[in-house]
Amino acid sequence: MFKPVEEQLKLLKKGAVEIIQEEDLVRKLERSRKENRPLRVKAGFDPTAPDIHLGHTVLLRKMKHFQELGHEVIFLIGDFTGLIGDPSGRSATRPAMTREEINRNAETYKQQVFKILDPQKTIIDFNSRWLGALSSFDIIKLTSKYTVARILERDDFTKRFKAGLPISVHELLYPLMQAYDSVALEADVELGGTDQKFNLLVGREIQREYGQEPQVILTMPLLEGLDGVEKMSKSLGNYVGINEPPEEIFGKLMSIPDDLMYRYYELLTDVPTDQIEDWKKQAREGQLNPRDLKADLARMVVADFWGAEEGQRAAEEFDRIFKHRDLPSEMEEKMVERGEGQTRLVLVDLMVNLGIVPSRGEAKRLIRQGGVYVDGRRVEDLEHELDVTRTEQILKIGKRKFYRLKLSNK
RNA sequence: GGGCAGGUACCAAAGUGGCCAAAUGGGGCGGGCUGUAAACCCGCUGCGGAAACGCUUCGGAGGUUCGAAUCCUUCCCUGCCCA
Repeated sequence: MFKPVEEQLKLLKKGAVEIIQEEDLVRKLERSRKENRPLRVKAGFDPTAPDIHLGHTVLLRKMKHFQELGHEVIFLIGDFTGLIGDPSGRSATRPAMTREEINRNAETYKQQVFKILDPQKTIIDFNSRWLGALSSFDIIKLTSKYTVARILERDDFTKRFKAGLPISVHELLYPLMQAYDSVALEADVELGGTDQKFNLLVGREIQREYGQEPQVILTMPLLEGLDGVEKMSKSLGNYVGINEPPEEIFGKLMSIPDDLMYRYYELLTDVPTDQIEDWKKQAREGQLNPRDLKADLARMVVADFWGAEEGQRAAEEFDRIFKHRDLPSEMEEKMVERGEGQTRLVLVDLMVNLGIVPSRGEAKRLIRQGGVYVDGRRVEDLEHELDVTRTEQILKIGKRKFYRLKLSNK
């Protein structure tokens, strides 16, 4: 029923930064196979980010790997811990969330993660289920299992402590709470980003304290954003949201630096590492065109969220617009109503009125720079007027923005 | 509670009476090139104006001055140090 351990391990290790301890994982896998019992794999999510982007999918994909191998994957929503606010990677105390916010976010989460995970095989749980049920006594018992000095070892706590910044007592409890999740779930494996390493390790210790076999921890890298430098995050604007339309996802991926695509291949697709290395080599030697490699990547990613057909369509659309400089198959339509007796339609005014540009200055700037086209012809004149006898004209701004202008008389 | 340092355009950051619509970098946008919304090169990046120029902007509100991002008063906010 379960695949050979070797084979499982290969898939599980793909893209992973660290496995602590790999021997433990091997042992657990062997036992699971012998007893025909799936491993319980846990990954926790903060209910703060209602919008999932490709960065999150690195972890989700790893969860999927476990699912594909027949293991039991628990998608744990940290609703209780969300009330505390995880200080990981933060230099300041994070504001706690309200119950309603958390519930709303949890719902959004569910809708999105099933684009990757198998809904039939995924167990969704909320840690308020057990954390909310702990008595003060239970909490004291839990906190007695770990020392202040050890908690303070955590990098961000250390920094804040040294800098004299405030650390609230409840923040110190966060790693313990998360660790207790593993106890409650009897997790065999816990997945997380590299920034979660400390919390995951505490899980091992606490499980031991509660007489359980410690979980194996597997950390995944934090995906670089489109700029290839900062980690992908919504606030930095260098992200690709999984709910974005196919063409948008495709285009954004085509805009990543060529070097970054191999990393994306590694973390966002199931292409085997050897294959990726091979392509990389071929591209370097000029046998493969990096552009095509990148387009394949983009198509695969779109296919993950929208299906293979959409992936193909997005690719063709991209070629149409940027390779062949053709019009996209679909364009945003803008209705232009000509008032009674109005004989002139000045383009600059029109662009502002339609909300295409924020100001006349911007519109003129675009024209001056040669970035405005009407029906494929570059507009040279700042006072350019639309031909009022034609009911439909195509307005192109820059390389990417197209509008179908529908003229009508009032 | 006391002391100190700050708050400038999307972000970072210079500017400390006129030469400031405000250097520089990043970001964004446009063009060129290209197999790419890669890389690279050039340009633009408050509003109005064809332009000359005018108007609004440097935490808020007042004031001094012919003239204020720059000086004064006051208020708000942020950070650090001491208690």
